[in-house]
Amino acid sequence: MEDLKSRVAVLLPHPFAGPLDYALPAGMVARPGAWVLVPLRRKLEIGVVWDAPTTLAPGRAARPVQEVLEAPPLAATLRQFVDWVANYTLSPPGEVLAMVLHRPALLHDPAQRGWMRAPGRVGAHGANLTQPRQRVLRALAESEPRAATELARAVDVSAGVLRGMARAGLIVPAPLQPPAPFARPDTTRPGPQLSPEQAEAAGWLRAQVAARVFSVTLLEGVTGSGKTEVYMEAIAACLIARRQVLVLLPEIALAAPWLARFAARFGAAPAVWHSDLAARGRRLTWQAVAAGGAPVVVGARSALFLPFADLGLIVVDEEHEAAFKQEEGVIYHARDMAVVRARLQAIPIVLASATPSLESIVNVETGRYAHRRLLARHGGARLPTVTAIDLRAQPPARGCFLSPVLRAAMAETLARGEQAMLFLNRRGYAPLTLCRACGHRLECPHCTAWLVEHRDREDIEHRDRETMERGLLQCHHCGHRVPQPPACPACGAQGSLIAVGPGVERITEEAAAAFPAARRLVMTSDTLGGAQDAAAAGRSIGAREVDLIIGTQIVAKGWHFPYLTLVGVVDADLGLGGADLRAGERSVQLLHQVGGRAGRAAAPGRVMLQTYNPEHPVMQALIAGDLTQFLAREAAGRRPGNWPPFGRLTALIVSAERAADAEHTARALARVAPHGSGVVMLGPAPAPLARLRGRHRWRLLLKTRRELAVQPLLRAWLARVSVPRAVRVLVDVDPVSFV
DNA sequence: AGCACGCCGACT
DNA sequence: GTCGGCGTGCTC
Repeated sequence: MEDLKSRVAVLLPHPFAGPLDYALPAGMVARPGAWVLVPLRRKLEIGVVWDAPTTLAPGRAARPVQEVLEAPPLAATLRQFVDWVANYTLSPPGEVLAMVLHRPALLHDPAQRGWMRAPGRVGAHGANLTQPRQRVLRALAESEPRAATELARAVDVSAGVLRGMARAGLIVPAPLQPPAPFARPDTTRPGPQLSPEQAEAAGWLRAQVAARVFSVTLLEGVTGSGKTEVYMEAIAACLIARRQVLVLLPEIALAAPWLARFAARFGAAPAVWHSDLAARGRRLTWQAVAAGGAPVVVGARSALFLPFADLGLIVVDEEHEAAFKQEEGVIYHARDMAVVRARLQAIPIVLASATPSLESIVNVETGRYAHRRLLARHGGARLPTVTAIDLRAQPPARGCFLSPVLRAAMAETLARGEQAMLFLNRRGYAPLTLCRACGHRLECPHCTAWLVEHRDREDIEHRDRETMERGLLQCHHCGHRVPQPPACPACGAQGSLIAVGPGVERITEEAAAAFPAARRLVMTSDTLGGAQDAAAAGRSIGAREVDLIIGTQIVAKGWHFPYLTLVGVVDADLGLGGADLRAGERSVQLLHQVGGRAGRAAAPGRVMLQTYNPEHPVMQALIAGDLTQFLAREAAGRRPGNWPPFGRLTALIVSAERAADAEHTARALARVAPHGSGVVMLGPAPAPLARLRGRHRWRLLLKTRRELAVQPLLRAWLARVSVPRAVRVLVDVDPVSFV
């Protein structure tokens, strides 16, 4: 019988309710945080010894821990963070731990073994060896072992040759040298000349880094004010203190301009982390981060769960961005969780934005966050002038989408040899395809959404010769693709389908017709596959190889285009539809960011907003350049109803393949909803996106007072309803999206 | 999440 | 008579 005192709780990277108990064999030491190999069913799994009481009834035998792994233990602060995130988001802790592990083969690393010459057979090459074998032995003349795939490629032999030589005893396996750590940024390089207000902010941030305590600073600076340069000084201070830095960006497409700036300041590349990093790169980076060998990591939200050996500073750039919200799996807001991690680690965090979220503004007002503002553009550049083009008074020509006013401004700009940009946050050619004969709209068979026509598709394997001339219809929610049919699927009319409304492709077509001599560049997630494409596009714009940029929101952030002086917003009203709580706030932020691309150097910039509603507070705020007042109005509107950020929302999304199943569970939840003072339930109602990937969706919304811990309420609520297997209930605390 | 166990249709 | 569909239930 095992000694019950030597049981440990082990958290496994699976969505179980909690840690499982294992027996510690005599003599084995496994403290909390230790990585262990434990049996689960008929397999061995990697887990982490957790600081939790064992729960298994004493009568039930626990299986023994197989092995304690020789890896740096998971820090107590990171374990607390995992528990905190799991509790806050109502996710199983193991599912959060899986984000820390990120499925790296933590130990058995096949790439870390290579080949070297068999000792004692150094002179054993001769005529009896084939040419390939001789090449391999020559390549292995130095004592350094080499990786199999790399070696085979270098001397042009197949893997089979190496295997054969190993069998013949000519070469033996050998451990490879650990890969070179990430280069240390050069903190001795002089930083840029800072303006007095930049220097003051940088000094404040350096002091936070030196203090080594938790603090949050909202670094607010108008576009082009040099926020990045300011927080780079905080990064430098942290590096000099020999501690690690984490920089979170809302999407990894923004890494290209950021990496260029980092390299310019520190002469080295930081480690880059994002979820579709190749397995080997991920493993190397993960291990370097854990060993303290990666001084700076820049990444998307998943980088927040990396096991830093000694984290000293977190920077969240573009903190207002909705892309920080993870909407699948563990549903969390990376900016908010970054603040939590900073608090648990007792380190400073910087939230940077030109257009801070209302959440952060309110946190400044209540004294929770420090605030540093940069009001002037760097290097004497002025903020662009913003004007609205009233599309009712200045409509585009029939079948076109650019007002004559905007066209004239573009012509002037291009004639001066400056660059112009057209912004439309809509991918593809046209958002709607309609039958002129019967009015039928082409919808996605799996989602409540129109199919978007794409014409500029490179992946033409989806199109046969017959459909080559027509577009590809695509659902932006589920990825469903179908060639545009020759006839209306509803009424059978031939050639009756027409494209309604513009996407960037259609705007590009119009701009090409209007300005045939202008060199165009389209920047969307369709045309810029990866960070390298984005970097190349940025370089080409900087080198003035482009006159006209047409793009979606990918152009809005981070870029510094010195020759860009005109930004035309094709449809400024686009983000204002729908019943989204934050539609106005988000529109202001996005359009202000886009406009901020203009006039960042000496030549003044201008921004033109095409709108049917120039009186709208969003347009007025942009024209006046006064976002502070706009946000104050937003805040005033949200406070009485206790809407965020003054109250807290939690959304329950109930989905099922059968509509009736989803509705039934949604109504059952509504019947037993929590109530009381400071608790309001809204719904249930079919979700605006009533069907997604073939699942019918209902929504409920719980609005609670901020100071109320909502998680116990939610747990009790969910426990009151038995959810059939076919039905999924997603809990989204602090929802960003309301679809 | 996996993965095995379990109860109902078309095949060697 | 089996092979196998994926519904459900557990993992220390």
